[in-house]
Amino acid sequence: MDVGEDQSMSFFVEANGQPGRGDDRQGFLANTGPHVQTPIQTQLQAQAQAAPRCLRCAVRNEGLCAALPAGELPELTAISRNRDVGAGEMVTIEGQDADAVFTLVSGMLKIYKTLPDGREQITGFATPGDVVGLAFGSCYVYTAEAVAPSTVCGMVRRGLHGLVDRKPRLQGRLLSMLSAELTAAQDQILMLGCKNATERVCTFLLALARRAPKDEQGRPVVFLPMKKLDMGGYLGLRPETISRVLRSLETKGLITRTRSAHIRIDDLDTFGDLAVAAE
Amino acid sequence: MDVGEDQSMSFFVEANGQPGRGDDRQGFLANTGPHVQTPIQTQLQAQAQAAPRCLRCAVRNEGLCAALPAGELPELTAISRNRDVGAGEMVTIEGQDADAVFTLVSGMLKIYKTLPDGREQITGFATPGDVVGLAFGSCYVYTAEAVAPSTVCGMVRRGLHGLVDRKPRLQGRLLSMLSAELTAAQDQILMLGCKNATERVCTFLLALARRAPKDEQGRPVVFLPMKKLDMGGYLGLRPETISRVLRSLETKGLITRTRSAHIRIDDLDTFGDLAVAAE
DNA sequence: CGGCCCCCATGATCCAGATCAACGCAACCG
DNA sequence: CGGTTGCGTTGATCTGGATCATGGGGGCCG
Repeated sequence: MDVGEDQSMSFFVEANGQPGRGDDRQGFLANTGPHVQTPIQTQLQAQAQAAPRCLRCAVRNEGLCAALPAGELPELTAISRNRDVGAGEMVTIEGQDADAVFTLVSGMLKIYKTLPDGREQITGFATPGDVVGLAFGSCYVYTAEAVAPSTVCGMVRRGLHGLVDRKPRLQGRLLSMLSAELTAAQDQILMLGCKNATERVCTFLLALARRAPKDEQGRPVVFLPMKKLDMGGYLGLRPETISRVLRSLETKGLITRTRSAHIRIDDLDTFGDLAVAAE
Repeated sequence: MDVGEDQSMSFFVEANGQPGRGDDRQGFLANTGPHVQTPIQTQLQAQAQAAPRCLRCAVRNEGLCAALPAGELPELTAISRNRDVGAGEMVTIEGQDADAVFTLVSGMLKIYKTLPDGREQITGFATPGDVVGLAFGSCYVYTAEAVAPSTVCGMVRRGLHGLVDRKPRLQGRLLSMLSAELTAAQDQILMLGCKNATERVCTFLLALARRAPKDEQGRPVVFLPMKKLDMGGYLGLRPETISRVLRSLETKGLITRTRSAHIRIDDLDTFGDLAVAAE
């Protein structure tokens, strides 16, 4: 007896960096035995009985899932499973068999490619609702690694294939997601090709700000759980430079560091200007 | 002076940049000798009468066209038209209505996006067989401009839509072309994000070399019709830097400048190494 | 609690490539 | 024909961000 989502999942990549706390996972996957029930399991079980997991999902209206009406969600539920990953754990690995497609439910992932000589280029950060692992060949074309404790929802590829065949709307959704990825890639090219350090940092913060929660006065507070090294890996800058740019933005009164790893954008207008042309 | 298929096409964008030297273009088409009607033209004209244009097309086995068997080619012929464009003429313009999709038949186009403040970033060069102007919104997302006298084949969008509906193979082809574009974009990100000037230039030449003709000894001779400024615009470098890097590669005996705008790669192996890690 | 480790911040210095400047050359033109 | 214009090349100089070096602070563990 399980909560309907806990078969062992061969398509999940196990942690190789930080040891991926076995207990996190155990807490979520009920493989400790049919009789042992954690509070979380009980809660999930209740939900599973009350409504399909997908229906209650935090990102139900994003990514692929948004393409299906509520009535068809159970079919998604049937081919997907949730999993928690700790910071440093990998969700997909570049070059390995692409067995599943993942939707990020919570947390943050960094997406990167590696050069033969070991240099790595981060091509993006996934935030909740983003889909990672879409591959049109048989292998993942990038590595996706959690930079904060995260939850992903994995859809077995074969199951997804079948579903896409039955639901033409998913096909269109895939196409538009792919083309959104292309747009994002081209924005990054624009950034790397012709923006300076300040413009890059502002562009990046601004992009995160769009999806970030706002404080009482409507100012976005962006969450930056990744290391400065990763941020630099994305922006084509060194961590020291990121640090200096943020300091300088703070001095100018454009941003405020609130809680650890959180930055509030105080002057969104000026910020938008900086994002495209510095000074 | 055309091969019988050049009705004026409302969806073609007329030149606005450099006045597209009529005689350059003539020189290109007639470059084997100054006759009234060249052998090539006579040949093309005869083809147009003898068989559907698409069947005899130089890029019949590339781009979208490759997805259709010979028997179905007339349907493509019906919705497409060839057109010659001179250097400096635009084929698509960023932000304008995407009325058609183009296949480059000969020549070369630069693909670029413009920042609000006028800076432009070249995101690629199209070589024969490449498709430009695929847009999933209603507008082109980039400008495509000839950097050498070129011939494009334009497919009216509405006609293409209908055709795609009737030929599911085209749908798959579109998807795979889109994903190839994404791959190319990510390669460029890798280049801009973590390669130095020499690596960038070598990576670029190597990519062109793959599709370039080879001399008697199998050495690729790449055609570089674009200005140094454009090459720099793609690689994120200034023209002076391009010039210096090429000079240094020449000094090391890796390349030889043959005819104007042509470079022969003499040591492909060393070159491949340089393309990923310089020195 | 103290020690360790990792990340961040900040100052000092360096350097790859940008920028500035000058010239050569070819195409074009009156 | 000489003048003009635009691109490419080369040299001199500048500079934004990389690199190097140091110190500080927070989390984790014994």
